[in-house]
Amino acid sequence: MSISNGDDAEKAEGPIRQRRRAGEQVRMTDVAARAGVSVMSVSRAIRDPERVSPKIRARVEKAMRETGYVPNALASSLASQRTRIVAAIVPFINASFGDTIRGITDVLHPSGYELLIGETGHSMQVEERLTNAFLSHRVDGLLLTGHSHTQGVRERLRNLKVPVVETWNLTDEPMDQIVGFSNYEAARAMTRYLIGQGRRHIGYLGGITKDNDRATDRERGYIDEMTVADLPCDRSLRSYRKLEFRHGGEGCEELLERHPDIDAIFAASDMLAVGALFRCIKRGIAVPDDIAIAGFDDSDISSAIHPALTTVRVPRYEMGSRAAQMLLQRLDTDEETYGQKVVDLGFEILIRDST
Amino acid sequence: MSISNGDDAEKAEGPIRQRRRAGEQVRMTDVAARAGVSVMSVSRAIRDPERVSPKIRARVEKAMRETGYVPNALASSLASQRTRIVAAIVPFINASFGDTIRGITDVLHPSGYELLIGETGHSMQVEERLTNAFLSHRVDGLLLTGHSHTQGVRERLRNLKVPVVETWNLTDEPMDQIVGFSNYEAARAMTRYLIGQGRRHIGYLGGITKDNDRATDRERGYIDEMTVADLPCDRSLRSYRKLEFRHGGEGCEELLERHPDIDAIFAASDMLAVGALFRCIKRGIAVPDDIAIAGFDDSDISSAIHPALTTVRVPRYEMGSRAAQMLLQRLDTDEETYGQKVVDLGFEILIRDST
DNA sequence: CTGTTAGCGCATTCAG
DNA sequence: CTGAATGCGCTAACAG
Repeated sequence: MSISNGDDAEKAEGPIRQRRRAGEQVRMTDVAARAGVSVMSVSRAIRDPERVSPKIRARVEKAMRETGYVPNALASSLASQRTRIVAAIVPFINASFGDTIRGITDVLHPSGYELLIGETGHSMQVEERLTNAFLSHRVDGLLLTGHSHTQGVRERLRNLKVPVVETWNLTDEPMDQIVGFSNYEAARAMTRYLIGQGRRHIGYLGGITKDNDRATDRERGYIDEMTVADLPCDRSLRSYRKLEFRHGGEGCEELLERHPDIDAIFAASDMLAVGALFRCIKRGIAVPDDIAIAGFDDSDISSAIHPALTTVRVPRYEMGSRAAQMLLQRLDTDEETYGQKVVDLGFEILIRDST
Repeated sequence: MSISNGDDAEKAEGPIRQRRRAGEQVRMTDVAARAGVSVMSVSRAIRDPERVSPKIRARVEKAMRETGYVPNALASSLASQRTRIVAAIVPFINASFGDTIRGITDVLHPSGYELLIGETGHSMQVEERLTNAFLSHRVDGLLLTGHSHTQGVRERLRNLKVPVVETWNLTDEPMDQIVGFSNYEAARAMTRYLIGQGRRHIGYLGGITKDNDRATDRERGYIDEMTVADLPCDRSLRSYRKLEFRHGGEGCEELLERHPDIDAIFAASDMLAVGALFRCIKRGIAVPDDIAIAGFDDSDISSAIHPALTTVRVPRYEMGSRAAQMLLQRLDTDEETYGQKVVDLGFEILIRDST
C-alpha cells in the first residue's frame, strides 16, 4: 500500500470538473478513505478522541501518520465559527512585555489556543490597523495594553462583541474588562517616598505621553504628589524620552543642566533610570548621596547594577496570565460568565541602594 | 434606510433550512445586496480596487461602511489557498529578538502580510509543537531561529514545501534559505582580540548550549581560538547560564572562585557581560585593569554603562528584514525565484572601555 | 469591466 | 457510537 495522497481517486472523470486542487494537500477525506471510515469519525478522532471507539481511533491515527495529514485550521474555523486564536497588542516587544506575553501563552497553550502578537510602536493608528487585521482573522478574543484607544477601535469591538481584556493599567470604565495596577498611584507612592527621604528638588524622567495612558498616569502621579507637598514640578523639571538606556543619559543631562541643584530623579522606567544612573556615575555625581535615583518596572537589570536601583515592582507576568484566564473563562463557558470588570493586581515599592 | 444587517432577507422561508447563522455577521453578500452589485464586484473592490469602475467602488465602500463589514480572512484564505500570514519562531521574546521581529514586520506589513510569533523558551520540542500549529493555520512561510531543529520539523517542512528562512546563524546546509552571521567566527574574532591584548587566562561565560546552535557555535569559537593559541580553556574555565543579568553575576563568581587569576571574561551575551561587570565592580575588581570583560550582541545597554562594554555588533534588525524580503520574493513571484541560499550579513567587533 | 458557478476542507446537525 | 447531508464566507475560473 503506497503513500499516495488520493490522486488515484480521480479516475479520468468528465471534462468539466475539478478546476482547483492539483492533488495538493492531504485532506480529511483522504485520511478517512485510507482508514476505511467516514470523515466524521476522523474529525472526532482528532478533536475528541474519547468519543470514538479505540479501534477506529487507532486506524485513524495510523492513516494520519501514513499520509502526513496536517489538519486545516482555516476550514475548521470557518465551519465551527471559532478560531481558538487570541490576539495581543503591545506597544513594544521588549523584556517587559515579553514577561506579559509569557504569562498569556502559559495560560493559552494548555487550553489549545494560539496567540497572535501585534506591536504598535506606541501608535494608536497602528493599533487600529492591527485590530482590524486581527478581527478579519476572526480571533476569539483580544488583549490590549492600556485603556486609551481610537474611537474606531472602540466602536468596532463593541459592535462585533469580541471579548476584550485591557492590561497594564486601571480605569473605572474599561471597554470590557481590565486587569493591571494603578500607574497613577504607583507614581504617587514613589514620589511620596522620595519626598519622605528629604528630597526636595525631584526631577521627572518619563516616557512620551502621547497615545500612552501608562506614561500619562505616571506623570500625573508625580505632579499631583509634588503639588500636594508644595514642591516644584513645572515643565522644566520634567523630561520625556523614548524608553532606551541612552535616552536616560540624555534626559539626565537635560535635567542637570536646567537644575544643577536637583537632588533626586524619578524615572518612570528602569531603562531611563539606569541610563541616568550611569550618566551620574560617569560625571562623578554620587548616587544616592548627591542625587537619589528611582525607577519603575523592576526590570531584571535593576537589581544587578551597582548601586542597586530603587524601583516599583509591577506584576508583568501576572497581568498576562490573569488576562488570559479572564478571556478563557468567557470563551470556554457557554453562558457569558463574567468575573470582575476591574482586577487590581497591585504594585510594590522596592527600596534598594540608589535612593 | 436603516443599518440592519440583512436579517430581513430571510423572509420566513420553508421549514427545513438555515440551521446555522442566527443573523450573526455581516457577509459579503449583505454588502453586495446593499450596493446593488454582485459579490464578485465587492470582492474585487476590496482587494484590487483598480480593477473595478469608480462608480461601483464608491457604492461598495459606502455599503461597507454602513454595514460595518469586516472581511473574513478565514473564508478568503480557504478559497484562495493563501493566508498572507508568515510565522516567526524565536527562542525568547526580548529586546534582541524584538529588533529582529521589528525588521520582519517592517517588511511584511507594507506587503499586506501579518506575522504570527511563537516563543520556544529554547526548547526544540516546543518549536515542533509551534511549527505544527502554524502549519495547521496554513501560514505562507516560516522564519526560524538558528539551524538546529527536530527531525519531525525538518520532514514536515520538506513534505509540505513551505518556504522557510532560518536566521541568526549560518550553515552550508540550510533547510531552505538562511540569513545571519557566523556566530563561530565572531566568537573566534573576539577571543583573538582578547588574546592580542595580552590576556592569557580568559574565562568563558556563555548561554546554555542545549538545543541552541548559536550558543554552541560561540563556545566552539572560543575553544578553537584558545586551542590554537595554546591557552587553557578546559571546562573549569567555562560557565553556562541563562541569559539574564543576575546569572552573569553568578557565573562571574563561579569563574573567579575556580580561577582567581583570571584576567579576562568573554561573555557570549551582553546580559551576562553586564551582570559580570557589575559583580566585579561590586567586589572592587578593576575593569579592564584587573579583568577585561567582553560581551556579545551590542545591546542598547552595552554603550550606556560605565565602563562601556566591548562587544560584538550583530545585525539584529537586518536579519529580520532581510529574511522577510527573501520570503516575500518567493511568495509574491510566480516562479520560485530563489536568491542566494546563504546570506552572510557579517558582524563587527566593537572595542570600547571594558577591555 | 462585471456576473455566474462551483468548490476550498471541515464541523454541525440530525438520523441510524 | 457512527454516518450523510449541508453550508461556513469567500474567490478562481470562466463567460459575457
